[in-house]
Amino acid sequence: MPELPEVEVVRRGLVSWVRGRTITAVEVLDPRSLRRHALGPEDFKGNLQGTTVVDVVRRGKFLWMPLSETADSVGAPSIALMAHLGMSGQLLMQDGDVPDEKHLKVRLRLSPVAGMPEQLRFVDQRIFGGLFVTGMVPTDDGGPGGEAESPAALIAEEASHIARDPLDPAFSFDLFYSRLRKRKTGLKRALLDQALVSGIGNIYADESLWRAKLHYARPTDTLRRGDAERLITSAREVMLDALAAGGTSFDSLYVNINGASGYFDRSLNAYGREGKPCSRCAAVGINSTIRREQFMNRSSYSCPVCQPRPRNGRW
DNA sequence: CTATTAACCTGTGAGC
DNA sequence: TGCTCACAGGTTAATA
Repeated sequence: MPELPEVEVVRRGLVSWVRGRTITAVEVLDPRSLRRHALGPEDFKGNLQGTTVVDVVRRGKFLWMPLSETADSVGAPSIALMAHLGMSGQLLMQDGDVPDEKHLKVRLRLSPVAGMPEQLRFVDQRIFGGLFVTGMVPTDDGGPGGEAESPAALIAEEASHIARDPLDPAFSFDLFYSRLRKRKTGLKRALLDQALVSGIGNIYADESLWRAKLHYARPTDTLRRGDAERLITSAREVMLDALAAGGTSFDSLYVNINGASGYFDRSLNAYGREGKPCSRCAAVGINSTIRREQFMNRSSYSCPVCQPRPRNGRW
């Protein structure tokens, strides 16, 4: 499932192939992938055709390409092509003679460059992801952050409602902690709320909580500052580790732009490990197995020994 | 205002 | 073999 590290893998892969190239043609094979483009496929095509990709930028799980109306990129982009991978979305660079993927939804043809694939394809099985055009708006705190910050101080409007992610150099722990303490909810719910901290999905939420030795139902208004610091540090570490491994994937649904899978799933400590020993407990001679529980209509994995539930409501 | 839930989707695999 | 059903889960609109 694409969370921050997987989207960042895609961003890094994409940027050298598309930056500076002009979108010469747009083909929409399934309009459901444009659900979030309110004005429909024809408007979508009209917006993109003839524009030039200036950069590839990310915040949390949102990825966008600021577009210039002119090939020489004069002036700040006013629109961007937004991509969200949802559950199963893929952005693939493909040569024109590669047969269409079974779930190919949108094809962009790019101005020819020697040695580079002609097409950028959006492939999506479950159609939770999608493409759409959005405006670029000023931010009050210096742009989307990350290493692909261009142009500074502008952010895609459709990504402006989510908080900065823990890998963003401008991520503010103090802001996160003060907002967390005001919530009246469980810790995992808060971690998955993109408006509080972005980029974290079900897999990295469980992994972060495991690393920080925290229970998913811990009330957010009881969390001590040190606990919250440990949690954010854990999230940062697990996502950086995943990034270094090329991302997490359990099947062919999540792939990089070349169609290859990452291998971080071998490094998971909690997620998907029901019935298997907790590695941290095992290291100190304790016999404990990872449990799976239904929580928020999805599976939550944790260690009952090192991430204990409260016994009498006291944490 | 905040918190929670339903709905959107399709392929896969378990169980009968 | 073929059917049904649970499951995977990010985001947002709707509801409490």
